[in-house]
Order: sequence, then structure tokens, then C-alpha cells
Amino acid sequence: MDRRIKKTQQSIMKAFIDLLTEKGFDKVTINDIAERANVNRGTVYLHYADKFDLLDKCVETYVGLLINHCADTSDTTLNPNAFKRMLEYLENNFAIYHLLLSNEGVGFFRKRLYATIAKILMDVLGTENKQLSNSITIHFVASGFIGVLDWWISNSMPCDVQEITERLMFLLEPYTKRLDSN
Amino acid sequence: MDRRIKKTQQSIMKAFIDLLTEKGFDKVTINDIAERANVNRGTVYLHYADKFDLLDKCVETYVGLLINHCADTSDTTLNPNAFKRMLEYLENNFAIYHLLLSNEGVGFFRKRLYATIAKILMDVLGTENKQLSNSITIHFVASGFIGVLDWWISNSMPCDVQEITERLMFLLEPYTKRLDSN
DNA sequence: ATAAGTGTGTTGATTTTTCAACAGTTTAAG
DNA sequence: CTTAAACTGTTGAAAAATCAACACACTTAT
Repeated sequence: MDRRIKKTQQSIMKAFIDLLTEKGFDKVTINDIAERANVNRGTVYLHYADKFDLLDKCVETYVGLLINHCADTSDTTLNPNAFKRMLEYLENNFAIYHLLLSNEGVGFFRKRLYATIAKILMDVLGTENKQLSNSITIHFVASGFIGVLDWWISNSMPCDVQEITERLMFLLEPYTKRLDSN
Repeated sequence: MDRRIKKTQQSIMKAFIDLLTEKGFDKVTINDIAERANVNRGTVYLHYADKFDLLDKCVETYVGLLINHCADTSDTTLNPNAFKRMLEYLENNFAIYHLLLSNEGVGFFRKRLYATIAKILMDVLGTENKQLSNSITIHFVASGFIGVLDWWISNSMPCDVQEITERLMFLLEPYTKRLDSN
């Protein structure tokens, strides 16, 4: 990707997230964003259709970053190290994810994170196993997982990464087994 | 000036100063600078002829910033507040000016600062008074002034702004009088 | 009601940056 | 010495960002 595009998109997203924190979605204008990002207003429209599209792309980016931080290893099984990396990343970028999980995210974030995690679980299962029981398990596990993340972030990380990782592993253990053996 | 130009030049200069601090002038390559500034190598050559030109332009910029920080008021007489602002700016940007005053500046900085200060002193005198005695006084005062700045920065600011301002005012007092009355 | 002000989204001409390719020079190592 | 690798500086075509201008919708205060 062209270096200019990357730089422009990064500064627009950064500006948008900052303004979201300061004023809230409704009060942020495209003018604000362009000014803060030190970019022409037209340039914003060159990349994003409108404010909602920008929020959507931001969410996509941050979900991607979160997921990538536990996908370094080629290990597809749900292992503690992957969780730990993800939670540490979450901890280090607390402000942003707290914002996106709140109503400021307008539901976009939760929806996309849910879809992404469900897809990963399906991929782990492989294409053959499309039984109803597995579908239900996937949605149950995805919801439970996100619910715990949400609780942890929304309550300002009331316990440390190590502890929440262990609790998650414990909770997921029976289901990972059930998923592995189709 | 086009917004892109400003952004590009700023990031190139920032990258250059940082690399100068880390590696020294000789070891910094144009590739380094472009990479650090997140800019195409060709773009560097679009703005600067070579490394020396870049250093020169940097020096010009930083001398300008230093001078501007005591030129807010329309008061052309040498007043304590102007000195104080300048010294405070110097204090807040210690690392950069320490670097530029050292051999890393390759003499460019001292030369240009000298020329700038001498010119200001001449302007204060006006165009009519071009007597030899005034010329000599100007060079004496400019040298003395820069010498004190250099000492202060090179020794890591061994006294506070207030004190050095007072000492400077005291030292300059007889000469400002001599200059004012042609 | 209307006028002034602010935000939205689009357009086209212009400028800047990028990229890849090139030839020439310097540096370092076998 | 010579070969490989890295750095320098330049070029031209292509892509992106800028700017000014436009029409339109919306608030809000006189």
C-alpha cells in the first residue's frame, strides 16, 4: 500500500479516536477530524464515505490488531500464551478498547469482534463439521468469551492478565475439547 | 505553504536530528533519514540537495525558532523579558540546541546564530550609523552573548534562567546604552 | 420568516509524493 | 585485486493529497 495512504489513514483514525474520547460521536464533525489529523477535508472523503463508515473502518482495524496479537504462532488450538498476548495488548491499549466497547462504539465493535471470533472458531473446526450442535457451541463460546473481555475492560481491569487468562482457560476447557473432537 | 510540504519537511528534520543524536553526522545516511521520516528517499532530494544542505536548513529553522521566541513584542530594546523567553525556550529544547552547538552542528549553527544576532543589533542601530566603533561593538556584544549561551548549554545549564538573565542584562547594560546613542 | 453561520458531500485543476529503474561512487570483505 | 553490497543522486510516469468552489441541508437567533 502506498506510504501516503497509510500515513493519512493512521492520522485520521488517531484524530477520530481522540475526538471520540473528548466529545462523543455525535459532536465530532468531519471538519474537526480533518483539522486534528492535519489533512484536507476532501482527503477524509477520499477514504471514508462518512462518519459511520470511518467508525466502521476504525473498528475493523482495531479488531484486526487485537486478533493479530494472538495469532503469531501457527498453533490453532486455544492456548494460554495466545490469550495472554491478547489480554496484554488489551491492557496496553485500554483507553481505545474501553471507548470502542462503550456506547461510543455504537455496537459496531462488539458485532465485528463477535463475527471475527465466531469465524475463527469455525475455521478451527474445519469445513466438514457443520452440525447444529457445533454451531450452538460456537455462539455460546464466542458470547461467553466476549462477555468476559467486556466485563474486564468495562470494570477497568479488576484483576491482572495472568489471573484472567487462567480463568478463561478453565472456562473454555470443556468446550475446546468438545470442538476438537467434532 | 502546502500542508504536505510542511509535514514532510518537519518529519525529515525530526528524523535527521534524532539520527544525529544517535549516530553522529558522518554515519547518518539519506536512506536512514528517509526510512525514519517515513518518506520516500526521492522526497528527501526533492527538498534538500544533500546532507549538508539538510543540516544547513535545520540550523536555519532552529535559529529562527530561537530568535522568534524573543521577538513577540515590538519592543526593539534589549529587555529582560525577551531574554527570559529565549532562555526558557532554550531550556525546554536543551537536547536539540546542545547537539547543534556541539561539533555535530559542524559550525553551521554558531555561524548562523552569530550572523542573525549581529544583524539584529545592526537593525536596532538603524541604517545611518555605520561607524567603525559601532561595528566593533556589535561584534564584541554578539560574540559575548553567544559565548554565554554556549557556556550555559554546554555545561548543562548550571544556573537557572532567572539568574543567567540577570547576569546577561548586567553585562550588556553599558553596551546597549552605547549603541542606542549612536 | 429569514438571514447568518456551520456542516456535508462532490468536483476538477494543480501540486506533491511515490515508486521503480538507472548509472555512478564508496565501502567492506574474501 | 575484485566482487558484492550499500549509498548517492536523477529521471519520468503514476498515484495521492491539496485547494477552492459549488450546491445543499441544518441549526439558531433576530
